[in-house]
Amino acid sequence: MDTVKPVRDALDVINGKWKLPIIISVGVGNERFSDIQESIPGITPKAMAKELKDLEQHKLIQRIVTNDYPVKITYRWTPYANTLIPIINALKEWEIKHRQEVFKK
Amino acid sequence: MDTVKPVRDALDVINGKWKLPIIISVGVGNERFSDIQESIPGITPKAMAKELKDLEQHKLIQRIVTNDYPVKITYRWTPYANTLIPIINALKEWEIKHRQEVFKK
DNA sequence: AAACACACTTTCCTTTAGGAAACTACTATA
DNA sequence: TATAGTAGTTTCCTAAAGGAAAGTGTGTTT
Repeated sequence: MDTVKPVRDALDVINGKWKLPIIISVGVGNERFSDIQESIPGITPKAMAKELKDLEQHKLIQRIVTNDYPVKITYRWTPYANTLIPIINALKEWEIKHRQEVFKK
Repeated sequence: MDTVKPVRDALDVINGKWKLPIIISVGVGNERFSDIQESIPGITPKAMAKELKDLEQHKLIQRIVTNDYPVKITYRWTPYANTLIPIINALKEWEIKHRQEVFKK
């Protein structure tokens, strides 16, 4: 079985410093632009806006405009984003092990 | 529990177009520079050399010099690289699902 | 009217990634 | 001696990523 190709293709969608952090942040309940931004240390509004558009195109998050006064904009997970959970968990658990590995030395 | 931070840290090590493809290629038995390169369509020797050094520093692969004539250089997985298997599988399976998702439309 | 909140956008700039092509150092083989 | 293979390196270039800082448009509050 070829593993290289599907993994490379998956990376095309997921790769980047901010995509998964944003998905996670939205996943844990942050809905508004400023809340998401505050939950991710170091991200700039420019990066936020760009990545949010990207993720919307990939159908991983949804941008919802509510026409109240004032207009509310919220970001939500799509059901499709749920499929990323195994990847997120794998990365998270790996990093925790990785940190232990570094402390050993 | 904070998920954003460990995932971002994990991405620092794993992120990039070529790192996981190289790890996978070495994992399935490619040992020599030219074999690894041939197994990954599109990679240039320059990218190879850079990423191999990077991965070596992160202790995910090992560069072994055998002083025969001619000198042989082989790349191997470290035991530590085994810890990446869940991530690789998660990405691989996700991409297969993702492809089905795209075909639906 | 002034100030603030929100969700961005714009400008300017530096860094990093990435690729094409040629080249190098060494050894082996014909 | 000429050619080929291995494992890279070097040069030159373009494109994409990323950040800092300021600005925009809308509406709300005081």
